[in-house]
Amino acid sequence: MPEGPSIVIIKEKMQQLKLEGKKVLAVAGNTTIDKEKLVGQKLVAFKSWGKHLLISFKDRTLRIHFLMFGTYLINETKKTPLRLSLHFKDTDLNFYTCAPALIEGDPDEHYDWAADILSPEWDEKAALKKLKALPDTLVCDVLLDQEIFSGVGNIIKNEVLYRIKVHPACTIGSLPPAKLKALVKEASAYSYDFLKWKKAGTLKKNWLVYNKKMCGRCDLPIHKKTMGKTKRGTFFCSNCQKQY
DNA sequence: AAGGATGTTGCCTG
DNA sequence: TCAGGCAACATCCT
Repeated sequence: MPEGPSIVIIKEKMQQLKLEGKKVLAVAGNTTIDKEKLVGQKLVAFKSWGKHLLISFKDRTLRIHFLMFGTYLINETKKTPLRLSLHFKDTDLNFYTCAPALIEGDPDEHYDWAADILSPEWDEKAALKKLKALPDTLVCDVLLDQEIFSGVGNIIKNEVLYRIKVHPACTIGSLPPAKLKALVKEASAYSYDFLKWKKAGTLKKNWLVYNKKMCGRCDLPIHKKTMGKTKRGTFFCSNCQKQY
């Protein structure tokens, strides 16, 4: 489920249900949030911010984070324990193994839309500015920082670094300005490709480095290492990706 | 077929 | 006191 583009796909699917203006008639599930607060509320809109699916109501917003294994079903159920369901007149939204949260008030006060790599408000300059404040941070860690690159996950991280030919262990401060710019640009550009390929069912086919054994550019082996503070699996070609 | 993974939180330990 | 380690969540892929 997890990276930003997958959440956009869920959002778009739910937007097609025409639930805007409809009231929540009942809720269920083992979530610890005060779900009763949603009963009687009129749905205003489905939104997303990075890996967060947002279902907004007049006075509050329901945030769903799918983590690694979260799933959802529309008008269907399955055996695993129901985390949260929203029952509308003709529609049930059922969420499993996810982390729901209630955000009181206006979501604009909680979310920096300029940080979302798939938002029309994504702001490259703002991202650059945030990056420059972290000269000692590894580029493989910074890409996973949701305050800077909201929606980027481990696949996007690896593919972006391969695309811009930067070794994952470089620090931000060591990168030439052109590479910093490319980093910011590709974080969003690759995410749109990810979205397009995921919709077409061709995502895996288009991976160049993630889970790959050989580099398609130079025919040398792709290395896999756990790297950075984030300790995530990192794939790279030590020949094609430069260490600055 | 066992083990790791597209993620994050929160508890435990030193 | 706080940072790091690590389990938990449940499913799918290799």
